Amino acid sequence: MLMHNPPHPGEVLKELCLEPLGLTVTDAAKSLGVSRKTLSAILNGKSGISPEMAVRLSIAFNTSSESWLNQQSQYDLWQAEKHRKELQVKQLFVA
Amino acid sequence: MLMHNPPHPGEVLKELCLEPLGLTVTDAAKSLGVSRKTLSAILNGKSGISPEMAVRLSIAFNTSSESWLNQQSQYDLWQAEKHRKELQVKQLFVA
DNA sequence: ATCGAATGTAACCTATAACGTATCAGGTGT
DNA sequence: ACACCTGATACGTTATAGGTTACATTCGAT
Repeated sequence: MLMHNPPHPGEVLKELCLEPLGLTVTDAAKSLGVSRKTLSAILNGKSGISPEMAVRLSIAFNTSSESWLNQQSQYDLWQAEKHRKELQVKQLFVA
Repeated sequence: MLMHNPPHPGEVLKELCLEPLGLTVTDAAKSLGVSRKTLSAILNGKSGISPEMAVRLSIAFNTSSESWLNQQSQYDLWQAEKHRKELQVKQLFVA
């Protein structure tokens, strides 16, 4: 089931990973092996979590890469579903 | 759990949707509202399923857009996980 | 054997997105 | 005052989804 208005994964990352550990963006970016800008953009909802970034997060925070990328998918899909009615698609199969 | 070597979503689309309905690529593309090239690229594993395409598929084949995009995520993640060991990431949290 | 349909794909274009370095302004803490 | 962190730029590169157009192949029907 599609979650209702899922949060941007960047928020989750900030609240559940960085803040509890008292990590600065600069230090977290260094540990993740990405630029400060890249991490900052994610934390502030300017860019999404790429597959590679999901793997980086899974290493740094001892989580599953799947959970990160799934969160991103849910978010992206929620945005795309907003325009469902505008898409010119003909139904090919009816149950 | 991450699936082992997940198939490209294009294969699934071809085998589970186009072939059972006897649809040509040309006709399916028209119904989906995309160019023949775009659909062909997906079916042959040359491009992935975008969030918007997932919504189109959900309309045309009466499925959930989530299932399509999740398949794509699983596939992308499987590719990204192949390079896990090459990523320069420091562990920040240990259970 | 020839015609038309279907397919894959190449070339060329656009738009978007992730990522990098470098820089600057504003805030915070020592 | 000074150092540090942050957010926001501007400037690149690279990759990818999508479009149109055009071409070569294959395959079925005439």
